[in-house]
Amino acid sequence: MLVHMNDDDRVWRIGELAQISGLTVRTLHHYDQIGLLCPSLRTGGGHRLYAPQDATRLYEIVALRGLGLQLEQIRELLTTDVDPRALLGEQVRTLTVQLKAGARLRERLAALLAALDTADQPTASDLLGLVQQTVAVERLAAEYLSPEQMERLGHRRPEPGAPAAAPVKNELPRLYEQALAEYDAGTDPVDPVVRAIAEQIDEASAALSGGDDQVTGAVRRMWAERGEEVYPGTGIPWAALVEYLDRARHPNRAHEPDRCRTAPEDEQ
Amino acid sequence: MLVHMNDDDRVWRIGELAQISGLTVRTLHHYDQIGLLCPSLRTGGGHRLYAPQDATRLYEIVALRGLGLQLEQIRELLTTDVDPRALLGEQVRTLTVQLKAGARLRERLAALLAALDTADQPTASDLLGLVQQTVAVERLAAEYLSPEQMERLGHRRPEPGAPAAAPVKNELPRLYEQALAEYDAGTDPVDPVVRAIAEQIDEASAALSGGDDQVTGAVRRMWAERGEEVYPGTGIPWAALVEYLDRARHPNRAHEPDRCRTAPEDEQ
DNA sequence: TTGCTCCTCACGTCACGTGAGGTGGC
DNA sequence: TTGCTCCTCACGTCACGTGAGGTGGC
Repeated sequence: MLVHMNDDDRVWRIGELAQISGLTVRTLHHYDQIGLLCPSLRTGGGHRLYAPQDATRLYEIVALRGLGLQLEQIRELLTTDVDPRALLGEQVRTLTVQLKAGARLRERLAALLAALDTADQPTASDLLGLVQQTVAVERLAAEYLSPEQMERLGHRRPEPGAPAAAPVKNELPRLYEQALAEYDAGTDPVDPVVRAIAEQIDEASAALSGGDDQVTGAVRRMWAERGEEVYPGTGIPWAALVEYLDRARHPNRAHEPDRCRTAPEDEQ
Repeated sequence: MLVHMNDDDRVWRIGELAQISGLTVRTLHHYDQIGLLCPSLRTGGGHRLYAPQDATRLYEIVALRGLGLQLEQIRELLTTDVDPRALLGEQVRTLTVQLKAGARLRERLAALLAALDTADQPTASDLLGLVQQTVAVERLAAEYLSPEQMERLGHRRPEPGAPAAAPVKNELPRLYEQALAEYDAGTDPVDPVVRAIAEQIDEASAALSGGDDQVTGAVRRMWAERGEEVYPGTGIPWAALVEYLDRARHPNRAHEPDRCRTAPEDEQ
């Protein structure tokens, strides 16, 4: 007996449905197992048969999965009548938080990579030293700068001409080492060599601080007063070094160590 | 007998170390279990005792974990002498891919949310319809536009004045519905009402296409020729509707349906 | 009858969270 | 001695991947 078969009678075996949907058989097994998509039919031998409405539901599931929803959320959306706006809104919020964290992390990684490039054959302990330094500097900077200033330091726009992806390579450690060498050698601060170093330090600082004098000043005080915390045990005479560089910049000025701050007050 | 205890002899019980490191006891158990951080000592009763070098290693682990490294990668970095640049470089690449995908997803979600807001009490099937429409339009647009044009459509900069976070609300479906109503009612295309609709459609299209005439033209052809694929079964006479709107824009021009394309050729 | 597809367990993933049931240390 | 801390299993998470061992269907 020949029966008319229209499209509504069409069924698919699990392998066929997997093929046309681009999923794996295991995935369809899984959806059956958790009750998300149970085929309407089975053969006598227990083989799954998917009817058209099953295929439709599968495509809905795939579409919603493409929005980053969890299978449990998809099930709810397809069975109860929750407001999809609530779900998507929550999804956007979660995603936004993740994206921000990811972007920050990528910046840190890029900065570390650039700093590692100054070493010839960087090791894990070079990396660890840099991470520790970064953490120490950030903690200290948070004491000396307002949250807004921190924000500006972190989200500095690249110069129009500069390649956007390449992070600013931090030259400051190398420059401070050069300055220390001159200081130890007893070179006069008005010596052109020292003045050149001071100038380069100012340029690098300005690049980092976005040219904000408030920030530059606060950062200088930070190094003078608490540089030891960032490089503990190195015995670098930070206060003297900063003053030495100040003398290189302004040969005629009196140089009292200034102790007043424009940054937020200490809290203990 | 009093023994001199210097810092090198200091040991911590697991709870103490957890407290000062901000981790949980379970986490330290886990690190011990997988051999990432095994305490140097145990009491007679089997309680873990962490020596200073253990604490140091823990802080290294925490620092590296903060870079998004997996525990297995951290172990390698701390035990073998792999180049940290390779690891961080790979990390940056992975992260970049994820961030791109995440940003695209967030845009899609935001666009869907905005479109859902046009409905009063949107349901899951409203959402599914929109998703299906979006997919259909994107597939079709990929046929009519070059990859560069697609890119520009996707990464359009917001207007200087507009709020950056809010996605452009797509007005086009509503406008086309109005146009269809006038068309069905037999309104003359030179009627000011129809001309106003056509103008608004042009403005909305320009906003979407970034004012690129090539893109606007390709998109118009797309709707005229294949609009049916995006709204299957609605019976909207797309070709006639697009021509009707063209007559509203240019009352004096002859209007042959044009079939030439500037977009990439079809492939079958 | 021979392949090929399908079936049902069941373990593994990653970094822990969360008990359960029992013992050590001040 | 009483709490508190610590111990060792062991299951659960999320969405499947990857076999193992066996049977159905053209």
